[in-house]
Amino acid sequence: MRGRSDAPQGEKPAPAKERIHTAIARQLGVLIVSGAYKPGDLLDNEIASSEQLQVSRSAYREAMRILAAKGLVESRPKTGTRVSPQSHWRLLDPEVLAWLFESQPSLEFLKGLFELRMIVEPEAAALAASRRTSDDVSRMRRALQDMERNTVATDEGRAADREFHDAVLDATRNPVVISLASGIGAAVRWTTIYKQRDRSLPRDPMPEHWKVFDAIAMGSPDEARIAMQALVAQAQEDTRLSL
Amino acid sequence: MRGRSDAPQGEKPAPAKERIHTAIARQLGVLIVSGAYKPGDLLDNEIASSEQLQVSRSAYREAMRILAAKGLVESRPKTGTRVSPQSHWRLLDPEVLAWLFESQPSLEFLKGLFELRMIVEPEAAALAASRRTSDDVSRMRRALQDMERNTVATDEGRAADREFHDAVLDATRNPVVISLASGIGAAVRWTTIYKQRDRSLPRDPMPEHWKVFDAIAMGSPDEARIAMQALVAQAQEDTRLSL
DNA sequence: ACAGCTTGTATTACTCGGACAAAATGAAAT
DNA sequence: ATTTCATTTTGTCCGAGTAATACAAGCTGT
Repeated sequence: MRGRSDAPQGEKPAPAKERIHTAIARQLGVLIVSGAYKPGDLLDNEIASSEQLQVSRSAYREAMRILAAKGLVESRPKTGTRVSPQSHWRLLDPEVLAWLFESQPSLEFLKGLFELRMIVEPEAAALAASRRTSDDVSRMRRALQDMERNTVATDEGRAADREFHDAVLDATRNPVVISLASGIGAAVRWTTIYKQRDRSLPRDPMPEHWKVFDAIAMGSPDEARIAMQALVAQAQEDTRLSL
Repeated sequence: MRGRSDAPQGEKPAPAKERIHTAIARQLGVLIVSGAYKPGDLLDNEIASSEQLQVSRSAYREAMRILAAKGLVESRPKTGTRVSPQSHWRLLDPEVLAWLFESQPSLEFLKGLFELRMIVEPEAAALAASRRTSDDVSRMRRALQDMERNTVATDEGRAADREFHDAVLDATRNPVVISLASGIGAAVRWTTIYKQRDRSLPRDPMPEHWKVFDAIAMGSPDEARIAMQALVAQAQEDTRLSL
């Protein structure tokens, strides 16, 4: 190790062009989670695959390490690289989630995703209500105001939406719950876009959001839980309608 | 792609020796999650690091891809590779979890882990109670019988314990919840070992397990939820006492 | 003199190609 | 049935060159 940053806290300055290993991982990742490659399927060997994809073996191997780290494939000498059973996939990993949404995800999966949000987020809101600091409250208020000003029809509005959900999870002060934020955030992002697709923007999501905010700000776990249940239920319903 | 396996369903034949990239990822992963390397810290460049670790640059780079895939580090040209903020870590990834438990995890983290189990598993049990098939029930019964026969003092008993929890999550028929099984299973494994460490094995966990089983077998979601709450609470309490 | 833009330079990860080693399967020989 | 051996595949290593980017220096217009 060489250095230690002194709390840079700055913004991420650059979008950064996609690297080859990332691109290969994404391409194959999409093929796997979309079902084009099925669990148990054997991939071509490294030489053949890297030639087909027009990349070096090193880049292809790094892509394999990424997919393996996310539980999508498993490699062994002589046997080759096989697609792992779905139960091994890290479905809440933000990148896996992004790959899933890159090709219409199955209804079964969408249902499952909302079912988990319905389990986790209300309890998270309840925890947040009992542990939030005034900083948390300010952050949530700011997020909702941004969301209100821009509406969820804009990128800024959707970012504010995610920021609100992140702030709630952060306020739980539970590192494990917080680590789910990136996954849940991705889910929020994609399903919001879905809802937006068919023009008839459904209901105004702001009232439900403010109810959650009020309950958390007031420090009422039970009310926060109920309000968040209503919020997720509405999102679920709107997403269901747009399909 | 080349072939498609015909449902091999066989056991995993080999333990497989740890590869170098895996070993490096684990070593650095442990250093990161244990706090030896802190978020924002800059790692040495690839050349220096791979030389210090006595491995090739390729192997080191593949290790970096693994760590990056799990959200532990982020690499960019010119800037180098830095440890990511904790909120980016995939804390429920089974490997990350294993790395955490390789060096005494913080109390804060253990609390968070049980808090999440307390949120997810009772609801999962409730879902399982309303969706389980007779096959699920048989599987759970077999697991509990194995657990009873071997006790949690043995590896076989602990494996049966995990098998039971897996069976419950599988019975939810929710792919996202099921994908949490490997993480929760790892948590069950490690905390069970923890409890075992101090000789005085605390309470007999079987009665609570059978209550969960009965409720699920009977198809009573509410009872299953409550029984699972009690089960996790007991595990939490026993773990707390042994620390 | 100064703010803003452009250019240059050095550092770093990224990509490539080729070679050999090690693991594991399945067949052959005992 | 057991052991031996050959083959396939991933694993590991090395060395070279490319591309992205932070930072400093220079330029430009006011």
